[in-house]
Amino acid sequence: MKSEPDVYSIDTLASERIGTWEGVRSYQARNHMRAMKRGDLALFYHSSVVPPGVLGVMRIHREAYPDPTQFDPSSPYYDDKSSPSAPRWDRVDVEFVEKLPRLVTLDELKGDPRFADMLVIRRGMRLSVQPVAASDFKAIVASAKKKKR
DNA sequence: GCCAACGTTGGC
DNA sequence: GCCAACGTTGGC
Repeated sequence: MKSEPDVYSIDTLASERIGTWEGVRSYQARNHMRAMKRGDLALFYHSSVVPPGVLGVMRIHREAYPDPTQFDPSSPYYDDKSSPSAPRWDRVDVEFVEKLPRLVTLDELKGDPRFADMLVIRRGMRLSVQPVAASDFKAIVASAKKKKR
């Protein structure tokens, strides 16, 4: 799950402990959120920074429910085609698990053949919420916990 | 700031 | 329903 740290960062989530993942306005990303179950783990990816990459782990705390920002005309995430009777967009709540000891950069993922099939490599982080194979998830976290290569 | 990828929109 | 035009996004 990607976020621009200027908007919402792993440190903010660490201080809140429970955060909410709102503002997703892509059907594919929304559908991935709807597939999440409480207790599922997720990687926190920082985008639009140099370098981009993964630097945290969180757990789904509350499964998808309507994102209230879609009904708020003063919100940047307002959607005038949505309504409370027919909500279009969802959010999930997430619980902080850990900040990784170092950033695992996008470059590093691109350079490791084990990750060649990851969506983030194949399609980029344009898809802001995307599924990650358990084996990739574990390998990324393990890599962060080893000393820098 | 630029560009490529790609999702969305609207005219037909 | 098709598809060209357009807008948005993320990486560089």
